[in-house]
Amino acid sequence: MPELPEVENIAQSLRDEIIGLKIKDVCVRRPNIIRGAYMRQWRKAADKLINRAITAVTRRGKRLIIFTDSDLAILVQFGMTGKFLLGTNSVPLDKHTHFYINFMFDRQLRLVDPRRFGRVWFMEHPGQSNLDQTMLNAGMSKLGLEPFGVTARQFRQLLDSKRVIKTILLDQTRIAGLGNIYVDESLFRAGLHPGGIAADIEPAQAEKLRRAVVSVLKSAIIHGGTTFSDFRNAYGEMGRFRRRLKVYQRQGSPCPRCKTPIERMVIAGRGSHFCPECQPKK
DNA sequence: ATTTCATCCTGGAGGC
DNA sequence: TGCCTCCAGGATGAAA
Repeated sequence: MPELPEVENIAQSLRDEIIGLKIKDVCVRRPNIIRGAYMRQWRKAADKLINRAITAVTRRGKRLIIFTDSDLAILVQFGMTGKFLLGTNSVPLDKHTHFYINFMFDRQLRLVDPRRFGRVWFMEHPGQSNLDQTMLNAGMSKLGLEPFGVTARQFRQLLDSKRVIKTILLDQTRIAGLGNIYVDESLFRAGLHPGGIAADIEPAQAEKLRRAVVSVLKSAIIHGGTTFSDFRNAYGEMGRFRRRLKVYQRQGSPCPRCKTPIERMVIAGRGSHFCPECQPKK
């Protein structure tokens, strides 16, 4: 499930591999993954992209944006199981490849996504790698704060709510990039129960949580993200952060801090993992 | 306006 | 062994 660290890793590897490459063809094998203005006319977008070159690859929240020297950018949301794989066009396509770009030198970038929650947008963009304008023009939900730039004050405002803390951290329109794994890990590091009410969190605890979010994400980026089953970077490699997880999917195992067995329960509609001792209910 | 809820999907796990 | 059912998980759009 690509969250911010996984998407950042994908972006970094794509930057090394496809910037400057000229597009030979773009093909959508499952049209219903396309959203936005080109939803029912992806071929039109493809025609605009042919013979254009990749100029930049960026990330915003969990979204990946590939800029070109045409007026179209390609925006990808990976959903649960989506991944980009780099290779050559001589390898046969499997049934889960729903979209691919052929480059010069027979290089090929494939979107492989068994569960098909991933989505692709072709979007007009006014300038090279102009993120804000791109987002404004897009027919898609607006994204919240980028975690690394959040100030202590902004974060406290984020928590000024009667909603469950986990719900807020997962809400992409408030803060963009966190998914189930990194929310659970951040809450553990901050010593907060995932089911607590956000507004009840003391300012000092809120600041601890903000720092936990940043450090968990940064650490996960450095370690190549987390692979449970599906995630791979563009080279097909697994993330190395899994063994550094302290609570996620570790129910029954001893808490790394106090040895109490980690518990799992459904909070905010998601499987939630926490130490009942280090993360007390109130 | 804000928040909750069903829906989309398939591979893998577990039951029998 | 094999068939069946159940379920995770993120984002969306409808409903409350």
